[in-house]
Amino acid sequence: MQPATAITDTDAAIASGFERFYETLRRLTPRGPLSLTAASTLRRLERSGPHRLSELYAPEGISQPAMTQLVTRLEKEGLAERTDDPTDGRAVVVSITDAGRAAVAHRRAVRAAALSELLQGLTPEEHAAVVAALPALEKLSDFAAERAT
Amino acid sequence: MQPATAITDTDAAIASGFERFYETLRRLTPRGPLSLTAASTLRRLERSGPHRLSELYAPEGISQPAMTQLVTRLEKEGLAERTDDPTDGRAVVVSITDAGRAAVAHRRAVRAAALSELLQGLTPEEHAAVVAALPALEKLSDFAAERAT
DNA sequence: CGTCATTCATAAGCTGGTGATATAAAAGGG
DNA sequence: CCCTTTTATATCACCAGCTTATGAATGACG
Repeated sequence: MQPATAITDTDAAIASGFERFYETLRRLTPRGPLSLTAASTLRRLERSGPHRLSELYAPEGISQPAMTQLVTRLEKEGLAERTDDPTDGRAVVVSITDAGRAAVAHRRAVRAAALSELLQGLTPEEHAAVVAALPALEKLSDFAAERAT
Repeated sequence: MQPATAITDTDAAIASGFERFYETLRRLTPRGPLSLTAASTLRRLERSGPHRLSELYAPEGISQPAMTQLVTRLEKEGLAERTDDPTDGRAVVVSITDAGRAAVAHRRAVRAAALSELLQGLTPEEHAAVVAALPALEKLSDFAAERAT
């Protein structure tokens, strides 16, 4: 009996390639003051505005106490801030600060520079192939984000 | 004054796309018994055979004591094993066990299944674009690996 | 062989996560 | 209107996996 979703050889090759590429990306921004989750959360706040704490922890894949602590840390470093929700006394609204935006931008620039260096080793054809695949990769990210809802 | 490596708009777009896609991949294999580094190390042992401990920690981006501890954990779980190097009494040779190979295979299968599901949402053209970009991604990984030497 | 280098292990401490539980506000039924 | 239940966040105790500093054992070599 086949599993519900049979995996083709092509898809297996994609998975294998992505597996290695993931490790490459992981090491491309070696060590900063921000954890992976911290950076990801800041990017989310930058990208889609303030959120309640309860809307943050699930999509980031961590528990609610972990997000409470993360926000506390970010607040202590001046990268994010807590605000009371006037319509709900229990809730807390988290938003990114200017310093937070700057931190995200810096991290992004460092990674882009390292990546750019690698990209220079590609032939024009390979470079074009990467560019051509970008919309598909974005679409995959969209799917994954939806599914997490 | 321009930085040594000026970054084109295209490369910035690639970096931006990769940034998001990285997060997608990160959440695609949610929670296993293996840490990211543990899984990566096992894959390395599987892919390129036994290694001395000192050859492992740098490419994995962790300190030597961290690798000692990681190998101890992997050994305790039966996924890897230590052997004495007959030619050097100080050295330790680490190799993957059958159980380790099975763990890697399982993890790979889980990720491949999740990814395959996402891939089904792509049009044939998008799917082909991803496949076409794979060699370039692999080359980027090779570059990054070299640079770490 | 005595000294220095290399290889791995150990120790102590930090960061970022977990589950269980506390606190406080909102919601809702009788 | 209470009283109970649910929801939103915080706190607590604990653990995994990393760090730096250091130790122990073997190898290399003048």
